[in-house]
Amino acid sequence: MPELPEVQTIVDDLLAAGLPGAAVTAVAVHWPRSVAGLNVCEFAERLSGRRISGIRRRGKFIVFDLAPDLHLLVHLRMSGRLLLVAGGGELSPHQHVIIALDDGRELRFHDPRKFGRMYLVAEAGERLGRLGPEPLARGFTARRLAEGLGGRKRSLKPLLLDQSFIAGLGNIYVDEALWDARLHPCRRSDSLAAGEVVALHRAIRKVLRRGLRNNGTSLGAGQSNFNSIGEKPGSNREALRVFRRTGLACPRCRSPIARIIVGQRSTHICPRCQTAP
DNA sequence: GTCTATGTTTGCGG
DNA sequence: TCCGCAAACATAGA
Repeated sequence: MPELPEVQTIVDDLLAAGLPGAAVTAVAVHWPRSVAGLNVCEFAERLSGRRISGIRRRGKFIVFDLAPDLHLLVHLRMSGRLLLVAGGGELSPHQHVIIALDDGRELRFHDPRKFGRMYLVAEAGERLGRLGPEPLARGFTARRLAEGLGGRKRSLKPLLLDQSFIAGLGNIYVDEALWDARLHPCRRSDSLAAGEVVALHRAIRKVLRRGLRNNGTSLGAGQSNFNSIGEKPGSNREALRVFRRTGLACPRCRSPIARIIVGQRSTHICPRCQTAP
């Protein structure tokens, strides 16, 4: 579900809620597979007593630093949410992991589809090392993107969704970026002219920054829809140009937006602005 | 009942 | 090795 802007919104909200500094007092796991690599007891034992020293994002992972040498990584996948609530409240059906804190609050992992995962690692690089560059980092230049694209022979869309190529993009922001750069999702990565790479680089950063400004994209009111902590929705849906706008007018040329399937994923394009290779 | 879904991983065949 | 494709995970909503 959540991509870079949604995950960053959650991280920002956790920071604003004053979570760093709190210590874990108790852990309950109601769906063991939400915890990867460890059994429930090991997970609870290793987490209990640890203090949260920092919270950050890497790709689509939320990283809780538990000083000095432990990290809780949370990947929300399709339907995961984090909730920060007053302790002792009743447990609703999809809340699979409850982390009680010494300030009286509870961090709860809510995940109807159960695809999300929590990882507890000593070395953050164990999980994060395979991720590609952060698209909003200073070091992510058009030149670096050009080198990456040129070294591969894949279709643009599946390549941009590949987290080892670039970290944090998902179906929404890839469709939006390709539309903005006027590139068809099936274009081969090594076929782009220099100007097209610059346009793509600019488009990726533009759509992500806009998503961030709008606190992420919330698509509906359902249980698996994105909401930040405290059920707070984002407003970026209004800013989407093509994603889930099949049949509506392209904001640039007024042609109807089309929905096609690329790399097994639903894909939205303007057939006139984004011509097939 | 049918179709779709903001994600990732694995296994297969070219 | 690289690439594309299908399936698996599990559930809700239209």
